[in-house]
Amino acid sequence: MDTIAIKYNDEIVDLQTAAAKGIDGEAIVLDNSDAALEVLRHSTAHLMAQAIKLLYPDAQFFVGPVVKEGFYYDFRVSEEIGEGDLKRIEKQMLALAKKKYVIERYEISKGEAKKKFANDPLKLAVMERIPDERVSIYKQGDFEDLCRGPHLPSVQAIRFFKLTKIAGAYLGGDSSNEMLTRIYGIAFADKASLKAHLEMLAEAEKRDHRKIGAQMKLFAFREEVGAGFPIWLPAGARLRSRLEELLFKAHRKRGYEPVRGPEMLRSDLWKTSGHYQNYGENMYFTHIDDIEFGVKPMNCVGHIKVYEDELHSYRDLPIKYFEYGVVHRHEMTGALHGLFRVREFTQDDAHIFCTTEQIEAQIIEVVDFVDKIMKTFDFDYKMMISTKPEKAVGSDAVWEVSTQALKNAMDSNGLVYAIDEGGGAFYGPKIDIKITDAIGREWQCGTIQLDFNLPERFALEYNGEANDKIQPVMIHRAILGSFERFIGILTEHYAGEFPMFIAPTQVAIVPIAEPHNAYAKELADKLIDMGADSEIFSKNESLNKRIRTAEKGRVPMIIVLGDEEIENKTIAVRDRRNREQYNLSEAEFLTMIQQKINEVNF
RNA sequence: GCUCACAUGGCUCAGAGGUAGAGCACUUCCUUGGUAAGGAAGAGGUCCCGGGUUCAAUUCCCGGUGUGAGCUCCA
Repeated sequence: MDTIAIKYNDEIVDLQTAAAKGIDGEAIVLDNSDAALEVLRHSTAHLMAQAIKLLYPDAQFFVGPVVKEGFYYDFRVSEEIGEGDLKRIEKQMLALAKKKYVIERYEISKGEAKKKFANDPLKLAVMERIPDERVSIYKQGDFEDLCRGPHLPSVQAIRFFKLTKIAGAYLGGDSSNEMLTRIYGIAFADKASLKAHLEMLAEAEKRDHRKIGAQMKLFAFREEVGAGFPIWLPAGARLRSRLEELLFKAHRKRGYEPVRGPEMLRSDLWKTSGHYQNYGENMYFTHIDDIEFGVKPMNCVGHIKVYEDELHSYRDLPIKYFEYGVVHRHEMTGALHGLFRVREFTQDDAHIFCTTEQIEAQIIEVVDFVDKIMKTFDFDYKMMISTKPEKAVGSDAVWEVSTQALKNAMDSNGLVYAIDEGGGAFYGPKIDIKITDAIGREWQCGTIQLDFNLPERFALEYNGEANDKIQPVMIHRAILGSFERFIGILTEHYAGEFPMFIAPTQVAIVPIAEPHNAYAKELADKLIDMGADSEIFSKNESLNKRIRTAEKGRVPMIIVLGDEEIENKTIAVRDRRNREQYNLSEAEFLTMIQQKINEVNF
């Protein structure tokens, strides 16, 4: 395989630059490694720009970076470009690639560059952001672009790409600026990888929880209800309460106490907590008589009030309160998206009040809790520590101490994590849990946040050994994040094929004819007694039709009951996953269901 | 919040400046069927809301609401 760039001091340097500067390093060949793809995709973005320039001569280009999902280029054109034009641009790109243009690089001073691009305001805008005195220009054929690189040696290697999306994007991501046209694309080193990626995108579309949610009647949104307010349909509510029950037990086992705070609290409390000042724009307020109330966007304040209800001794710590806390947040309309982003949602929220010495053990315990749950659902996950954001309460010193405490807990237990600078919540640093679903997408769910600020603001305390007043540390944590979002993710993860322990309906019972209905009902009752939901398909429809309906409803197990079964007290089981059929005695069947339901506990 | 697009029975969608259709679902009847769609009949829509243009608007225009894609934001 040909070398396309080198690695020098951990940086990717293209061959053009390496030759100009006379440096050498480890070879990067054209494969699907991160480094190779970065170069390839960057050059593909340029090739796209070259093609666009040919097709739309008045196009002016802004920036065309490589991003996680491929690359894009922002540009300005007078003509309307639509989804249908992407094919045309792709064709032009392939034609250009066939010409095997060598990609040349040269440097000029910024002054010269400004002259060169004098009638290209977008390029001038790009230069405004570059601090360097000298800038590099890349040239392929008669197309030139201001660019930092790195690039391929030639456009020839660009073959397996696809333009995926066209959209508007604000210049510089600032909505007060003009909107440019943005085309997204993806490129790979070989055909199979491109194909696999495109199949993944198609699969993701098929798994869209909004679609499956409607098919399986899990939840719905209605215009008259309002944007961002989901309504839970019976099947969805069953699934959700299964999750809630499992999680309830898991919390109790770990020493958490269920508590409940009010939906809205007086604004004074939100001023004390800092939410009023830092989060107020996302909160809903109302008045009762003359007093202003804020609908809770988080559950911490309620839990703090529970904590304050009695005096605490160091002997009581850690104290762990949990609540399926319903919160309301004013999200921007454009951000709303199925169950993933709503305005009312329920967090599996908990707050741990502990001593400084207990922090590490508590963090580890929570991380272990997360591990257990995510493994149960077959999610891989990564952890990330987020540090102080721009808008924050509390002194730098406190932030430093608490951030360090998180790192220590992770380090001393050999846990791997990444750092997200400035990504913390306004009241403390956090560990985010990012899970990877069945088709490789990452989602942010759980979060563990360390908080020295709220205990300070509310002057929380406990009695120490010497009968002195000590301020506890507060750990906020959610594992699923929110039921809404998590169920949305689960739906896409399983493509609606929920495992038995979480499925809205565990068993579909199909009696062959009228006389078999009584046995069906008898079985359904036995199932309920052991905590399994079933649905009897006894409508006046053909047997085939009812089996088909059950299948389409994604019920994990279908049983058919007729004369034979009643006579022998057996069950004809049809496993939806592999469409296999087999017979069991009633006792065997019930034991099997019992096992499948009980095999999970966090 | 911004840009663009879309909005027709419960669902998926056709359709035209002269007040509407299909399939699925639903109801009733026939059929009592052994593992992915049996048959017949029927009911159901202020064509998202408000304003404007027009003799006439669900259809064209404006505003709102909702949905989608993207920016931004995030559980």
